[in-house]
Amino acid sequence: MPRPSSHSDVFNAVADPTRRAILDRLRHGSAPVSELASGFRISRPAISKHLRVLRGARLVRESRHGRQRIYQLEPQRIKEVASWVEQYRVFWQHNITSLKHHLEHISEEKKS
Amino acid sequence: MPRPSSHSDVFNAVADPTRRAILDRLRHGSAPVSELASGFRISRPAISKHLRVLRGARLVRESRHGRQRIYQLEPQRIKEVASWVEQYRVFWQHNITSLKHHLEHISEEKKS
DNA sequence: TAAATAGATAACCGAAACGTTACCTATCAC
DNA sequence: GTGATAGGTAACGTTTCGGTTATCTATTTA
Repeated sequence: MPRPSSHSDVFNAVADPTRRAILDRLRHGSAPVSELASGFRISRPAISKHLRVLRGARLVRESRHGRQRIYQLEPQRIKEVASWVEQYRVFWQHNITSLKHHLEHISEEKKS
Repeated sequence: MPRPSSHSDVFNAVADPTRRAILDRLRHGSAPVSELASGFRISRPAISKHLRVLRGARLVRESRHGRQRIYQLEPQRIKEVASWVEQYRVFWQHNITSLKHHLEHISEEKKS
C-alpha cells in the first residue's frame, strides 16, 4: 500500500533530470513549450506531462499569448529544498569542532 | 523507453519522504537499523530497502558491530543538491535589480 | 472558411517504485 | 548446541512513472 506521494511535492518534481533541465532552461528566461521541447529528444506530449508536474509543484507558471503558452520560472518553492539542504551544511563542512558544537546544541534543545 | 535513471542519483534518493526522514534522524547521530525503523509504521524490510538506496547514493555508510549495523550520515553528496539549488537563490530573493544584473551577466557569457 | 500551428489530453504499455510476507544468515545468550 | 535477536534478501502484488501514438481544441493565417 504505497503512500499518496502528494504529487505536488517539490522534492519529487525536482527528482527527474528532464524536469531539472527544464527549470535550468527557464533560469535563462521564459519560453514557450516548443522551445522547451526542442532541447530534448522525447516527444512533446512527454514534455507536456513534465510541465504539468512542474505546474503542480508550482515551480513554473503558465501564461497564454495567442496560441503559445509561455512558461516562467516560479522559484519560491525551491526554498523548501534549500532549507532542507541547509540543515546538512554543517555536516559536510567537516569542521569537527563546529560539528561537535552543533550536536551539543541539539542535545541542549532536547533537554529543554 | 524510460531512461536508466542511474539509481545512485542523489536527487532521486532524496525524493522519498521516508528516506529524508531517515537522513534527518541520522543528523542527530548514528543509529542501528532497529532504531531507525522504530520511527516508522512500515515493515523493516521496507526500511532495509530504503537504506540500500541511501547506501547506493552514498548518503549513508554502514558499519557492523556484532549483529547490529550502525548507519552513519555521509553528507558529502548532498552538496550536489545544494549547488543545484544555489543557482536559484538569486531568483527567489526577488531583488529585481540583482536579478536583472544576473540575467545580463548570463547574456554576456553567451556572447563570449 | 479552410488549412496550419501550438499545445493539451486520452489511451495505452513496459518498467520501476514501494509495500508486503516468507525465508535466510550471522551473532549473541543461555 | 539451541533459541533468540538483528537485519538482509527473495518473491510477489499494486500503483505510479515516463514514454509512446492518436486525437482534440484553440488560435492564427491564407
